Amino acid sequence: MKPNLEHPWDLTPQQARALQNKLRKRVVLRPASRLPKLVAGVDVSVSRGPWREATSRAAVVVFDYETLEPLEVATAEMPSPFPYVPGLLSFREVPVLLLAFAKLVHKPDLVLVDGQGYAHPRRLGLASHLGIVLNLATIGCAKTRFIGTHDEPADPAGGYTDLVDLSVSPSEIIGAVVRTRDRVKPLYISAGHRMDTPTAIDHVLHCCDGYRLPEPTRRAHQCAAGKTLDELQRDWKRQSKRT
DNA sequence: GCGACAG
DNA sequence: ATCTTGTCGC
Repeated sequence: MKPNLEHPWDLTPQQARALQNKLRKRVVLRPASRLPKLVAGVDVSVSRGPWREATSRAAVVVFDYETLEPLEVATAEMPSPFPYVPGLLSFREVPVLLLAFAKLVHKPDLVLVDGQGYAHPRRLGLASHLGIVLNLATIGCAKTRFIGTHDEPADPAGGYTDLVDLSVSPSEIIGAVVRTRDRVKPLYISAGHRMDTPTAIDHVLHCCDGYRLPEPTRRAHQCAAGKTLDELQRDWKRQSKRT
């Protein structure tokens, strides 16, 4: 892929928030009418230490949407461009993700992102920001709550409750809390770009294969830690046989 | 002013 | 995110 690398990244937190307020107008909350052919998972890991001395590593893994067979892995590294500031995660993670996407041969129709999408103070979490920059459909798939309140979703896997922002009037449903596995902590799902919450829930559940995290996200995490495409494909064949 | 706070 | 071993429950 060849994403637009022209985007201001060297910003103060105040400037970053202002940019989010501009970009939020571009988010499309309507999903594609047809099912995706290729789904990707992305993940970023950052080495410890002062952020100016840290290195960011990104991994993008592309799968066949139906079979979840892994087809391609792309990784990239760069100096960490931004510290971790709650609400500004995308300025820390999007730059290195763009480097990884630039190496990608396949073009996914859907991207699962580890972080919030619409469920963000300015409605522009990492998943939404990445979707805008790449012009791809994205879903925010976070392991913990950022904003919003909710009831506990019921077992079994597939159950969900609304994630509601009570700080605005009237209050607004900003995403869903989804049980992706029995008796295991739920996931916080929200629309990224070219997406809505119901469709996001369907896609996430489709991609879950017995683990809390959907397969694309799990695998991207492993690849950010060094796992290769060959190893992913061996795993897939092993399990593809058992099922 | 105080508490909360994706990764 | 990262630092880190064993351990409890399905």
